[in-house]
Amino acid sequence: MNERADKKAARATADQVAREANVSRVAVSRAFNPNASLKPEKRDRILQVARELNYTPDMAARSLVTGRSHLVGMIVPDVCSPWESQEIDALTTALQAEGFATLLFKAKADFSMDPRLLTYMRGFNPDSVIAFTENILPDVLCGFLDRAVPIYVIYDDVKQFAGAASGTLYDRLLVRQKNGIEQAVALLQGYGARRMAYLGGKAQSLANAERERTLKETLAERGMDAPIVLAGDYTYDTAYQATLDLFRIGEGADAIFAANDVGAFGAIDALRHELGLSVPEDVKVVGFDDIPQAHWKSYNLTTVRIDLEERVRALVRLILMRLRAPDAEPFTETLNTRLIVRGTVG
Amino acid sequence: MNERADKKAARATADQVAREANVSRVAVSRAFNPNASLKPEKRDRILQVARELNYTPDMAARSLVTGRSHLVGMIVPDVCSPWESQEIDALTTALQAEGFATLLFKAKADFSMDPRLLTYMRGFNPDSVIAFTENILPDVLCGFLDRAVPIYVIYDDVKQFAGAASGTLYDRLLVRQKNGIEQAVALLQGYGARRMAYLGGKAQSLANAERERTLKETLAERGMDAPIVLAGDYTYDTAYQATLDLFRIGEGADAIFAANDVGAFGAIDALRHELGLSVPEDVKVVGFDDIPQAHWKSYNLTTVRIDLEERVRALVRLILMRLRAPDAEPFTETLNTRLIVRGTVG
DNA sequence: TTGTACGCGTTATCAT
DNA sequence: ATGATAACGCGTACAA
Repeated sequence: MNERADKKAARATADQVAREANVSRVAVSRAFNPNASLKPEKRDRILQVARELNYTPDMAARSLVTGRSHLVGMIVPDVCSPWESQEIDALTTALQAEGFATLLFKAKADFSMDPRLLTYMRGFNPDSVIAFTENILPDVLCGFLDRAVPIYVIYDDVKQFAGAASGTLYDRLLVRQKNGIEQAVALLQGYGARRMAYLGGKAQSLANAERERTLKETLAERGMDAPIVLAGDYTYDTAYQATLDLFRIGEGADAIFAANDVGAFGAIDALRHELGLSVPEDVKVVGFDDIPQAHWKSYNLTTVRIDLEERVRALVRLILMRLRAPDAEPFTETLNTRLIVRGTVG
Repeated sequence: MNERADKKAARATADQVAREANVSRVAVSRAFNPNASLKPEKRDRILQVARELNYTPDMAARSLVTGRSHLVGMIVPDVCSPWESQEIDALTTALQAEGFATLLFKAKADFSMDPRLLTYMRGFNPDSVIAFTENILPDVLCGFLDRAVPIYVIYDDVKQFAGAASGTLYDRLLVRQKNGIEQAVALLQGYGARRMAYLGGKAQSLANAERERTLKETLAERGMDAPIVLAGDYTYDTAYQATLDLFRIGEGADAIFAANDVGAFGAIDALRHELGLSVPEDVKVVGFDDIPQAHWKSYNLTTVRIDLEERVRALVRLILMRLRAPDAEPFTETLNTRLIVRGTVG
């Protein structure tokens, strides 16, 4: 047991490094802080000794005195969803490169979050928080934040969170869904679609509400009938069943616009494998997100793309800008969408 | 600006709560520590004041003195993979319930990890670390850990990491892949498969190596020919191409055993949509993992299941046991696999 | 460029 | 059950 304890690298403190290198403890601190002034040769010696002693500055102690945790909180309702897992992946990679670690919290399935959990998160003092969960309003979230300014994704109609107290500070990623939706509708119209169904996402989801609203608006502008709206929740199974119901109980449709790609997959499978209909000949299908699975041959989905790389860059920019200017007015980054044409419309 | 600053909930310290509640700072600390002794009435008053002042104990300060960060590090090569995102999701949920937050780190695609990143992680002083990345050996990882004892997933042949210094302490989750693989082979054999191909995962992956080894062993035991081995990397696209090559350049096969479900999807799509072959009539396909997509109608995949819930429970058990007994001998939890029969063999 | 002294917010120790 | 005091490991103002 002792044998193992010996082998285990003991944590060295700055004091030990200082003693070993014959310098003051402050010098050690400076050696690890690039902008501090220190004779280069001395710094090198210190870093050398630090390596030998297996020393790493303690983030907790550092955080205590600097007020910066180097932690970015992410509140996620469902890590498994392909879109979110992609985003978490890319964001974590990007933040890692900037010296931040990702602190992951899971919200409940209905997009709400236990106040106890928020309180808990607060204790970690994250430098920034990204809420993938859309029904914790900024005011509420800010009540659980100290220095962190949260980032919210908003959509074409900028008035979202209008109910929020005006004094609440949060930064915004504006996603212009209109572009992509308009292109999709034009394509569907061009291929003769007349009776369209909208296969919704989670009712509480703002993204979903805005997609539905924008779709209706676009159809109206182009002189088309309002869509049949099917309740959904972004899952394959619900989409599958809703599609069956649409054709068995309802009057069917000649095009389905799904709130997300996974829902579109459910619709396609229901059409092809249970209703005996062809896609795109009998029914055209469009998705939203352009997740990697969208190009899989079984689906080959025509879909509205949100550019992930661009999105992540924008989020990282927001975080860095805010940390540099904690009291600045709200920042906004904008993101476009566009249609990716594959094989489910035509 | 001041207006906003006022609205922003200022962080209260234990001292402020103590003053407001007319108690000592120590009492406040005790009020938040359930096993500390404190007159209930007094505790209630303190908690009440704390709520009014929006006070939350600072984890960094707490961690500094207790030596426990309440952070669990997860080193992941690819958050997007359906299996891993599922596992991260479930694990985060379970750990949250136990009072731990998830600290996510992304390893490189080749399953290796930058020493700088490991050093960085070390600074956060995680209470435990789960390495989904299989080619950082325990010795190496432990060199970057202080109190945390890492958890490794090992497979049927327990001799893995034999090269690791024997003194290194790490806990093990033993996954018995043999059961599921044996059932799959029996089913394939029963349906007349004779020439089998193994569609591999990442070459560096231990899970993959062991799946291949166990498959070969099982085929030999049952008097069947050794499988044709196709190089893969767990992705759809590579699996798709490898399957095309197998039938166009190679001699084909009457059954494909894929190292993971996503690879099986790629194989199925190549067979059906490009080679004009039927699954399961012409070629039978088996996957591994049983991710949610496996039951989608387009695939309806017969696959070897690893029970996620059970797996997560085992991991959480390992973490808690180790924290309770930091110096105990290595712990091992065991997990079985079993075949889920759907429509791609028959 | 370097070192001294202090403080960050909390819990552990040891009194009472 | 409660309170005073000393840590925990680090960064930073200030003086040299």
